[in-house]
Amino acid sequence: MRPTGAPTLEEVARAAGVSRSTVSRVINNLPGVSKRAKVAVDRAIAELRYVPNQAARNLVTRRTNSIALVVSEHGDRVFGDPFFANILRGVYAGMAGSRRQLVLLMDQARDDSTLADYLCAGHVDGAIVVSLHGRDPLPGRLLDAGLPAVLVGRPLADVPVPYVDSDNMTGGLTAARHLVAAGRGRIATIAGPADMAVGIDRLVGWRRGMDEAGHGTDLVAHSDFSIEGGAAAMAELLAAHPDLDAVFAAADIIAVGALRTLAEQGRRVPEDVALVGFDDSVLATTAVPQLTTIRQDVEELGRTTTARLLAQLAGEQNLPASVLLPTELVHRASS
Amino acid sequence: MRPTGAPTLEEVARAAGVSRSTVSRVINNLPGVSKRAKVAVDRAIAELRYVPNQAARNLVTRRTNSIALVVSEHGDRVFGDPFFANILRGVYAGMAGSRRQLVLLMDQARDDSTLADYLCAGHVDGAIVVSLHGRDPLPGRLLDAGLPAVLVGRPLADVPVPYVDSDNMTGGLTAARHLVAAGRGRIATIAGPADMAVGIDRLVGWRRGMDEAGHGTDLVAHSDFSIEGGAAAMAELLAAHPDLDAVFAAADIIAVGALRTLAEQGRRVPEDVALVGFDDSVLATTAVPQLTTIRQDVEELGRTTTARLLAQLAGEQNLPASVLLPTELVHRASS
DNA sequence: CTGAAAGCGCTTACAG
DNA sequence: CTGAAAGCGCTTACAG
Repeated sequence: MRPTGAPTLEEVARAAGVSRSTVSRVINNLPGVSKRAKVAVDRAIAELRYVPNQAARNLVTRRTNSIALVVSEHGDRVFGDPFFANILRGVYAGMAGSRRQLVLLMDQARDDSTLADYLCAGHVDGAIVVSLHGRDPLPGRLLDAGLPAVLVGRPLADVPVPYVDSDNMTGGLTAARHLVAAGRGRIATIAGPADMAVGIDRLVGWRRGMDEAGHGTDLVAHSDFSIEGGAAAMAELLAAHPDLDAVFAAADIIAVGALRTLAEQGRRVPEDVALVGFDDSVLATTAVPQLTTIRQDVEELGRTTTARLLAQLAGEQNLPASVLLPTELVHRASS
Repeated sequence: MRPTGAPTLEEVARAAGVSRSTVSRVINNLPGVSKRAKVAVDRAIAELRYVPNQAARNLVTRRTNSIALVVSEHGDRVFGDPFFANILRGVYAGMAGSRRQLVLLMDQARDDSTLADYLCAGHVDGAIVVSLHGRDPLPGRLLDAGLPAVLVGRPLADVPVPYVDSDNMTGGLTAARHLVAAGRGRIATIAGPADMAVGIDRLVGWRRGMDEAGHGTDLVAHSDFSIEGGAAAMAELLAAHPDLDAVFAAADIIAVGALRTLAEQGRRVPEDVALVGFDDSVLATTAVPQLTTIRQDVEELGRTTTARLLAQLAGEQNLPASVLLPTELVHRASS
């Protein structure tokens, strides 16, 4: 709803006593404009408070100067978990100075096909896709349409779309080794959703750690990324394996739920059961006891993904197909 | 970066054997199209996978079908606090079905003047502005430019821009009355930032509660919305008033910080010091002990604000200048 | 260094 | 019910 009567290029040109072409050159910082003309145009722009009409610009340049952040998530996890907020922070930091705007899209508002159509309809120059579940066809559609896209998190489907992820496998392995080194013998895990790479990769790392120590890998429960889910999974594990003495929870929020169940059932942490989370979110330090956890730098994840996309939009060559960011163990009171 | 070679209206018209006008009418669901023509056009659209070019549309209609969510915040509070996430959730819920897109803008990326220019340059049809500090000139600028805008949270400056807010004053009053009713005699408050209405209004409510009970109103410290800030403010209060026996913290996150300091100094909650937070965020139930708090429905805040803006954009008349949403006391273990 | 002109892909009176 | 035409506000060869 552009206020009618807003000044146009035409009016600036008239006020400056030059042609539209010259005004356009000044605005876009193109070479070949005399100092006199530039001064006159700058003055006219300031006087009229002229701002270029984006729609007209987009139409002719075929660029929108905006990128989409697609959160492929229907429910409330997006907002309940600090993960998303940190991604957003990183994306925003990564865009600083790029003069682009961020368009936020979530699945809940549109069905999958509409979402893909929308993205491919020239609304945005590129897309960052977060929190992909299962074998979502979206990346493939974007690829087909030639829309530059980078994923946050490894996709399950085998599509050649670049992604940036934390090294979840190594994170799970590190957690497992830590618990083994602490002398624990019956080590369980509460894995994340089985339909997301983040759930699978951390589980795989834990399994490898169990294997290399000669431990069994049967103490496994799954949970979504919620306190309630973690609490239920913990109850499930305790019922099936009352002798367990350690748990690797695939997220801090899951660990907080596990903590609740452990307390209810009179198990002391870490004396009876050692607990390791994942994320090093604010929950890790507000929990009692504070959580040993695998730190991932989620903000950096967002920043790196954005940088990767912007580099691609800038036409840089030889960009990496994917990037894995390191994770690290943070030792606190829960183990 | 619209893929070149994407089909245009022109091509659809040719394929369907009709004029561009007719195709446009079908796409926009305008009356006065024969069934035959409509069928032919629909088929052509499906075959060519045609999607209208937004830029061209925006240019001629002077509407963008997008609204801006402006987070007037430079630092990290936006992302550290669940508040913002819940606002976002509400805004998104409020936009469902409106076929508009959400453009996210934060101050950090642009200086104030650029931000206002941007908003007034016809990029968006309207704006939702969150987390305004002090006497930010932004609302006034938007008003001058005629850009429909609704604020989340009462602005400090006296500008006639509509806003939606929680009833913070009553919330503070309720907290104060609760502590008085609990028999506390030396009741302090850790107020929020003095440059935000949210900080001021909750403090005013607390003061009124103290006044009506005949208590003093001198036990006041200020804090930003962070754990560290809350911890420091609590330490400050204890140093100045070692005899205090109750605290109303203007946010759960502040209360969590206060809790930390109280524990460090050996004060038991609620036995020695009763504590009431504000928000009823996830922190209230993960804290130990769980926090008595004043609940505000932040998601509803976002939803109502969005609905208000959309109603305005739809041309509805007699809309309320502002809306206050109710708050309520949630009694838990900390008081 | 500068300007006249074409064109980006739509919508919208207008005439039929 | 339908189409020819003008126009939204820019950018970009092209010619000078």
